[in-house]
Amino acid sequence: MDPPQRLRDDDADAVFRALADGTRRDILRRTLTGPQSISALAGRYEMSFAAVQKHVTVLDRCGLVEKQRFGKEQLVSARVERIAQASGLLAEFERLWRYRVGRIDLLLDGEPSERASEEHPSTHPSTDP
Amino acid sequence: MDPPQRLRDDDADAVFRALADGTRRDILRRTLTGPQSISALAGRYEMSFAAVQKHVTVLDRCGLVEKQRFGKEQLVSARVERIAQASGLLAEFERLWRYRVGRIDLLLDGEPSERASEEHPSTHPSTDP
DNA sequence: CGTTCGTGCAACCATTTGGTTGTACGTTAG
DNA sequence: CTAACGTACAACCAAATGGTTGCACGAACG
Repeated sequence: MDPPQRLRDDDADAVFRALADGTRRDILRRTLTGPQSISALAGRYEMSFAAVQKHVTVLDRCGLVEKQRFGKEQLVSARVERIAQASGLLAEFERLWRYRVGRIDLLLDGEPSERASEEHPSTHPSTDP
Repeated sequence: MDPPQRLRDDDADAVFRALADGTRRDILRRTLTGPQSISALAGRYEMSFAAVQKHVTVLDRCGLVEKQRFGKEQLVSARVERIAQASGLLAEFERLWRYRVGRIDLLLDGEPSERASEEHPSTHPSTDP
């Protein structure tokens, strides 16, 4: 439906780095099922409030969550489209790999192992200096 | 087809951290379309050979690529199933979100916006200390 | 044989990360 | 008004990251 738009390279750095921490992934899980105040989140973990706050900031700055003031509380909720973008980047990788398999099948002739050619990947590696 | 097995939490840390670098993602793209020797890879980037070697080591230690000796060369190739595992983790996140939407629809009664309930996510957040 | 190539690894360095404590400020409850 | 709560932010610290240079070693080529 909505074309999820591709992640720019710097954004990909930030998003994957944000995902590379267990606490942050956990925060993301919680805020995916409903908005959570920062202090409610902080109560869940052993570490200090400030530490959790920092994790939320990291998630916020790369767009994986958004904060919304509600009186004195700040509600954190996950932005699923950002997750979808990261997911999409990995899907491109997988497509690239399937393309390779397709070429191998072609090279070995015979019959393709499983209709693996599908289509040329529209996204070139192309990061060629 | 092949049940891709879920990423353990430490592995997820390592895999996402490895993905959080543009050079490493680029190496991954290149090795997805075919094995590359380390020095061939190193020739592609501005940085020193040792730096590229380190990036390959990072990718290797988290399982995103594998190295295979071939005479004096070491061929690096991507392991797509590892990418699929990371992809799968993100897919779980998205499922979690759809489940939330389902509950909201339920709460607001009316008719579900788009058959959004699908199924209860079998993977609990459950990381409750 | 010696030389070159591809690799592995250690030492070093600047910057970032993930945590701490402490302080300050606006909002809500008594 | 005062007290308590939720948040923001700065200063500080240990450890990890991402890069460098330099050296050692085995394989292949002349």
